[in-house]
Amino acid sequence: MKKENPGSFIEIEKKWQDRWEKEKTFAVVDHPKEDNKKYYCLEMFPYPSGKIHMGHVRNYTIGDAIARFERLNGFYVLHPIGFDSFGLPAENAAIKNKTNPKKWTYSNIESMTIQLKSLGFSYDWNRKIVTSDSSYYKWEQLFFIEMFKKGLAYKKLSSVNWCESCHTTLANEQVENGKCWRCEQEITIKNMEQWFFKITDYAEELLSDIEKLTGWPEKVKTMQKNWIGKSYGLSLFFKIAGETEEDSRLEIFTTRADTIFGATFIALAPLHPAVEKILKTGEAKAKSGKLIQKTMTSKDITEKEGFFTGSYAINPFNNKKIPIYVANFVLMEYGTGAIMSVPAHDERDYEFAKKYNIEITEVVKDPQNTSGILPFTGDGKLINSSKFTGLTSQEARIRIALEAEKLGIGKSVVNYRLKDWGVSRQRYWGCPIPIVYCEKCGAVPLNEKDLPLELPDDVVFTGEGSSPLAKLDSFINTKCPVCDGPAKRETDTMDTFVESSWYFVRYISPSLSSSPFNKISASYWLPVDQYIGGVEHAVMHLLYARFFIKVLRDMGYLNIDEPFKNLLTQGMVVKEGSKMSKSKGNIVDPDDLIYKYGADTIRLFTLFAAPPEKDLEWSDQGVEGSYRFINKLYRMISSFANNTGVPAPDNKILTSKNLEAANVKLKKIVNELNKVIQRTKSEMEERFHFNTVISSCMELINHINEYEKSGQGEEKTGIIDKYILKLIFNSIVIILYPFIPHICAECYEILGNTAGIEKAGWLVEIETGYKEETCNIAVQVNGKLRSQVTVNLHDNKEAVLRIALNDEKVKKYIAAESLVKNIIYVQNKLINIII
RNA sequence: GCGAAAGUGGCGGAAACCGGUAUACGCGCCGGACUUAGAAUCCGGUGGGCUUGCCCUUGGGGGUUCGAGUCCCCCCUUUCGCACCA
Repeated sequence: MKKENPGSFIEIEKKWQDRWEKEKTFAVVDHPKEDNKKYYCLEMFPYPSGKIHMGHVRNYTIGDAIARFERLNGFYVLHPIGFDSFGLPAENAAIKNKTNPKKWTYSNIESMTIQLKSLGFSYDWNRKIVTSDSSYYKWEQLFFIEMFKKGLAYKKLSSVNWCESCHTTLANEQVENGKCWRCEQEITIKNMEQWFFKITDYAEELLSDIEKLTGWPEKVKTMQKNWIGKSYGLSLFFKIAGETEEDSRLEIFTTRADTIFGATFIALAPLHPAVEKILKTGEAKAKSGKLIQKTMTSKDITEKEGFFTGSYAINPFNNKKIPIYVANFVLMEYGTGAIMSVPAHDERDYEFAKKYNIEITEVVKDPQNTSGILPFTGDGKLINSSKFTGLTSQEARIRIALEAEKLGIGKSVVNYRLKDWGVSRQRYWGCPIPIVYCEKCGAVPLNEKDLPLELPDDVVFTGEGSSPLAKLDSFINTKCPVCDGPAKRETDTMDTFVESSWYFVRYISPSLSSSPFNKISASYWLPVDQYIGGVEHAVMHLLYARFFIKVLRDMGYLNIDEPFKNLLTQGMVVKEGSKMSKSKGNIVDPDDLIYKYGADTIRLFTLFAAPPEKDLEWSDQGVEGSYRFINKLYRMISSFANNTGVPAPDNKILTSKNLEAANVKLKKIVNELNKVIQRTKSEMEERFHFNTVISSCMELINHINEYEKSGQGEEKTGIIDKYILKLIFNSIVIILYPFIPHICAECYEILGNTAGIEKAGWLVEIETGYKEETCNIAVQVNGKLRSQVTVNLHDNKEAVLRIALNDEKVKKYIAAESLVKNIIYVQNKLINIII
């Protein structure tokens, strides 16, 4: 399979890569003149796992195509790259191979940098950032301290998600279907002291600002809306029978206040703090212990389960005594961890009530449907509801809430599903949290002058017990920044999603040492104009980054509300229908392909085989096809350039007089080219369907080939024809440059251009003065396509009918003109003859 | 279960705008040229079916229309997201 000539393009690609690097073609300055139209093109930076994979190649090829295209269009383009280099794999590799995470990470960065460079991406490499450098995380520590001072970073004891295989806690966003997002280990619950970011303070803004994200896919916006999960409801207090103290009341949350008269039991989450107090029997206590155990060890509820506590609550609206149950389907982390259960009008309550033989009272009737099948969960008219009987559900919710507020037994509330972001990780390879614990002063932040708090190097990795930092006395023991007394450092490190929440701001001032970034430069470059990455970050990274930018804004660093104006989520790269993975053995290594075909071929195939938002089916033969095309392009242009002495394209030669004498076939191709130029602009700026642009260029090349093969390409051709052909080649090369930059730069040079293609500018259409006189129209008889005829563009209905009736194929179906009953004629398209 | 998106040749995938010639481009396949031979390259063909000039074809079935990928009704499948969020 290996090409005997290892990539005939390798030298060409190297030549251009070296030139771009030497001339700093893609470098931009931090703060350019204001009159430059800016464009910030950003791709999600990689974790330095060792080698880049096809997913990266796809992501970065898309970004590079956009960046290069926008440069051609005169934009001043910031296109940076870096490494999200804190994280678990480094530490796990260290444990396994007995090396140091730092060494592992930085050698990976080195090899991945070489790989990325060999693909010819137009990054401003001067801006490379590495998040595990203390020059980067120093600022993150500063932000943490400022957030701490504002109460946006706080520590509390709570039950948190624990991944036993990663040996650390996880944020809610990082738990998928009860499993760890990284390793798919089942999550258990632990009670631990943890640091949190108060993202809930921003819940409302994060939700309402989604409206501003007009350049985001609907899908991602919906996922974020659902994640934030705003709901309006009523918080209501139920007294416990026999208890008189105010604080022994149970607070429940419901969105269905209209069903209050149908509440036949109260259900508490197994971990609800009141459970212990109200358990009446030994049997109940035993059951409770078991259920808590189950809840702690798995988030996956397969069957509804619960038990009666022995206690009763009083429905404040009808003073009815109803039993209090503990039920596994009630979640402690949502609402108040306690609900009023209305089995007649809620599926979950119904299922539970049936299982435990609890009373079911119907209080809402469906006016459309009298079948009376329960549970009925829609809105309807109230029955059996005292003075609220007869109201619609909607009215009743308002009236009942007002009544509850009047009686002081409840209030209207807005509830969010979003919880505060747990950022503590019990691992070593992350950004140290800049807090010390002093016996006298409590939790105290470090002084800014003591930053960065460096991650120590002299650690031992055993993979056993707690984090290596927690065992390192030289790190732990320190002095209190306030009283200078003995103090101990926080040993948790930060979630690595904190680094990725603001890296794109640091790219703006990557080496500034006096502050995290220059504010004036940031206000010039931000927001990011186009962000490209995988959809798997729809709620994690993309929500955290939105939050972090709002926090930085409120702390006075930034003046934007949203970081990413436009978002493109690319699909996966799959092979034989499934995701590439080691276990499936269907991995394609970019290095092998670069060796065999060159970077341009991989780039071309990646963009050509599918539009970016869809999954891309990898095909080795498809890659061969792309390679063939690039060869063909190169061959045609080289041989054309070799036997012509035509000057480089210059519009002055294209006078209308000169054009008049030119070959018609060529003029047709130019007309076609004009259409492609037009279409390309909208495809590149709106839909990013690069595949269609590429196929248009293939068609153009095919047509040029036909033209040359038809014998008109050689000696007979006049100089003006050669000139036009040169112009067409030149244009095609510019259109394709964002996708396959090396070969296009080379061809552009071969065509006699002295300035680099990067500075070529976008194309203008060339008026040929040639218009088609005739067109093909379809002839239908009784709605069925029977033939095609050629007519003049301005022919009227009668003329077209005459031509059509004269057509041999049509004659077979229409014996005589007198049979024609009706004619439907669509100008320049179709004639339908009804007989 | 709920929500969203999507179903087009042997395959990856276009376009079809207000209903008006479906299947561009690439892959694969078939045939040919070059070659001692192969690879590469080039040229030609290629939606399916059969009775070879006719029928069928945009997931399936109905409907509206001179005409349906497109509009209406019903159904199926796949992918993704959320899954006890009260």
